[in-house]
Amino acid sequence: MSELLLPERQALICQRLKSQGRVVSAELAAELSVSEDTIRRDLKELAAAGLCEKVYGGALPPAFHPGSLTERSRVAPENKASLARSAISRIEPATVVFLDAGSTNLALAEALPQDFALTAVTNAPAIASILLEKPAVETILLGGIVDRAMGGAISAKARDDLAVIKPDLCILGACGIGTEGDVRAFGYEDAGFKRFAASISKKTMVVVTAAKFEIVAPYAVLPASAYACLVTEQAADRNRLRLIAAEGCDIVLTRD
Amino acid sequence: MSELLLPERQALICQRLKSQGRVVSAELAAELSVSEDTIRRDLKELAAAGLCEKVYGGALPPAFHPGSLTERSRVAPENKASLARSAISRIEPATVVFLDAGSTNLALAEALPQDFALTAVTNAPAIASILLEKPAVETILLGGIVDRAMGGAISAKARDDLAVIKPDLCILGACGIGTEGDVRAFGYEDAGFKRFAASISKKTMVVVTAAKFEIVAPYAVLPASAYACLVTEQAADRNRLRLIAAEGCDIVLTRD
DNA sequence: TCCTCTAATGCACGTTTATGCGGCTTCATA
DNA sequence: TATGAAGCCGCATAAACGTGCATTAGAGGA
Repeated sequence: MSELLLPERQALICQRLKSQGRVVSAELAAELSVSEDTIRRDLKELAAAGLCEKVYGGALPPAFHPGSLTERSRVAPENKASLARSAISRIEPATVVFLDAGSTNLALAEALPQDFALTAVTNAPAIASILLEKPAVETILLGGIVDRAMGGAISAKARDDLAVIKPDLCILGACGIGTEGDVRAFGYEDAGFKRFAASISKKTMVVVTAAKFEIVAPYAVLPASAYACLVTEQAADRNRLRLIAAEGCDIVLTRD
Repeated sequence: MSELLLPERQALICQRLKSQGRVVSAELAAELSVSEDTIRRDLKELAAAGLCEKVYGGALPPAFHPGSLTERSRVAPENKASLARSAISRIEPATVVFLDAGSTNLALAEALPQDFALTAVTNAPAIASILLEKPAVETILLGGIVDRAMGGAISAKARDDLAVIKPDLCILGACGIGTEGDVRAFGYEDAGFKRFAASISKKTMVVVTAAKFEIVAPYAVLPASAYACLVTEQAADRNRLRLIAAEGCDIVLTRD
């Protein structure tokens, strides 16, 4: 490899940080045939610019702090990440997917591999801004007044925007799961929006933590018969799952 | 190889920049059998014209370090925060404000006091998701395909969404400021969108760091006469500021 | 034709920058 | 707490940079 100009080298380091999630000074030094001091200097500069975070032996991508839904997403992040991985395994690449506002879908967006090709439609700014970091994802935003509690646009405007699209898959978060496996929501408007999104999509997938089975939410969104796939955790109530499966719904449980 | 005339040589350098993504002074000098000084002079001229970016040892194509919006928001954050505070002091509370996609506007959103009442219209998901944390702000999102480089929606859809609103104030970020104080952008579409936003707003404010005065961006957005207020730093070029002030533009400098 | 003027180039100079190395300190881990 | 690895600081050096000046080539006018 020919010698790299300084900014090229630093760009390469940034790129590797993004793709591999970490860099080791010694490896980079050997690979780029420069001294470790030089790499350390690079990392120092990048860190000063906020583009990485130095650690002993190398560097990591900068800490994530966009704020917003992230408060809710701090609740059981481990569970949600593993849930997200399971859900992603059921997504056909290169399809059009609607991502509802919600912390599980936020985790899903975060967990998307860098090379996962997708057209993502969302009404949640926090989800959109994470999707922008995924090079293979085309992001379409639904406009309108943004509901603060929901973290997404659920107005008539958003519905109109969505009406011209027919997603292959609608991924819904649920505020709670009813006794008959029905998806329920806390907000009336929100419930209506979710129902509409599901109705125009070819297929609907519901992703929820086990805890959602214990929560009673007032507004009905969808009966168990109306969604094709439920992704949840091992800890979820088995009786309820049987009930849902009996409606012809595909149940996916996280491995761990 | 026959001797090349100056414009031919510079054209060749540009071409090589495009095809190879980089040039090294020493290599070019040897190849074209001219001295390195000559090559350096060429690169200096090209850089002044915004056709390349000089680095130690050679040059790279322009706009080499755009990065995503969240990445850009990490460079010089304290400057941007102080800039944001100055800009906020010029915003009338309880008005309708359009916030363009850009890292300075992201900082502005972050710096908004919790009790600052505002209706904010934005095309950038990252900005919207920060605004959701501000209880006194009503957020309206513009939809459409989101441009990854820009970090915001700039499609015809976003323009249509914006067309039904008449903001009291349009706050623009600039990719660069031209020699006559004109706002310039890196993207053609983006420039058009910014121009449209300014044209339908009652008043336009431009917020830029001092560094933007040194950057040459290809597409014109607005001449100095078309915006009412420029917020920038003490370090900005005074001659240029005088020129802009002469157009009847209000200049606001950061305190620190 | 000859002269002058200007722009382009190359060269010599001092200055700045990037890099590597040695010595010493700090850190992680067993 | 002991130990090897990583980090930091200062220095040395070579390469790249910028500037001023001399040389050259070509254009245009007398």
